[in-house]
Amino acid sequence: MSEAVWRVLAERGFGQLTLRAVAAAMGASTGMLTHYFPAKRDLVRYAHSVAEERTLATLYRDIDVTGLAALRAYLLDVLALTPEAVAMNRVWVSFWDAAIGDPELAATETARYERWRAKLRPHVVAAFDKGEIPPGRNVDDVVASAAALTHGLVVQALFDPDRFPPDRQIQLIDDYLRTLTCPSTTESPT
Amino acid sequence: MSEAVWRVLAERGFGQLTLRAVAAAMGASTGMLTHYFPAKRDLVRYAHSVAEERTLATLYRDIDVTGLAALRAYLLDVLALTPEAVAMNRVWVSFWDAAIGDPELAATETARYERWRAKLRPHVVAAFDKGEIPPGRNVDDVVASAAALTHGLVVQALFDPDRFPPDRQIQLIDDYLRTLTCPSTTESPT
DNA sequence: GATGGTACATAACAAACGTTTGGTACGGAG
DNA sequence: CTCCGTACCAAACGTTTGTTATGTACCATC
Repeated sequence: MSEAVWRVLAERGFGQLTLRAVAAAMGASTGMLTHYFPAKRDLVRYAHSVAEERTLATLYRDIDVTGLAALRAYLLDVLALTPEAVAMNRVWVSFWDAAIGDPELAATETARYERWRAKLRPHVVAAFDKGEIPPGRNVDDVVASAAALTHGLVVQALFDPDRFPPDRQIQLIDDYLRTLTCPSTTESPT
Repeated sequence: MSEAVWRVLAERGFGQLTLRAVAAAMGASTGMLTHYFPAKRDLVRYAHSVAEERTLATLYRDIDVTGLAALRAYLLDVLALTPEAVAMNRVWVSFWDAAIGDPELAATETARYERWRAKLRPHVVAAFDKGEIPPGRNVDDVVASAAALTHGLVVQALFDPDRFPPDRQIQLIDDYLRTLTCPSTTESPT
């Protein structure tokens, strides 16, 4: 079931997630689907949970580093570095569109972002504690900008994989993390 | 015509852009639309050009600053700072979804990204020349990461406007620009 | 004034969608 | 054995979609 939903999701995205497509993907009838999902909305919700589960499965692995290195590891997990990660990101971008028009889905996406930032946050805190990031910046701002840079990179990589191959995506993340390590200067040089 | 298309686009997004919706928005019939747009694809293309035109209208204003300040001004133009900018960004996010499933639209989005980065690039170059950004970093990488941070911020602001009010979005951009001004340090402090 | 192309409206079309209905198979409870 | 709820299938329904067909004003040209 979840496998069929994911296949449709990966191939056609949230906007094209249709009862018949899912039914066909699992060799069943639309009647069976309505048996489990009284309304389309329920199928969409389930599809969202499937996507989230898959995301967490690849994301919530344990990591033996701390601070900036841990932040780096988690950001890299989100990037479009493998075909599977590309499919994953395509699904989530398509979900953005669906969520924009549906307040309920929008709320779940808001919550998903909060969870993601909450997951990144302790490692940013650790980076501050270890002195990897010099004091002076707000923790939540660093978290938000790290998330922003990563997702912005994902979108660009999705539309221009040639210009944003895996190694460049990683390098751009590393460049960003390196800038975090230098002291915040309010005044400009000279 | 372009006004009606834009209204539908802003209200329902690219995925819900329908012949009848556009026809209703301009008080005409679907027959008239097919007269000008033989196929749906043509209407979508036109809608894309309408969106791009609107984007450029707000973006291609002249600026009396150079270097980092100019980069800042252009990035701020993209952010979801006003209701109009929010609508604009919602349209583009919905276009991402449409483009992911359509190679032709994907190509136009790739090109649009290239144009955006090309527009930002000279100001990054100027920032290097003025010494606002210390040497050592690749110009195109700075451009790409600036674009990434901005769009990543846009998406987060779209789904969490309370947590990302205009002043915080601006502040996050300013924080990022400030980190550009400090020398790239390969080694970590102690 | 006849002719023909442009600019629409009206209406119908097939396809795809979510949903509903009627029915079948089956397995445990009484 | 009977009964009944669960688990499905096949088919149809009404709606919405893009598309097409037919008809009609209008305006310019000859």
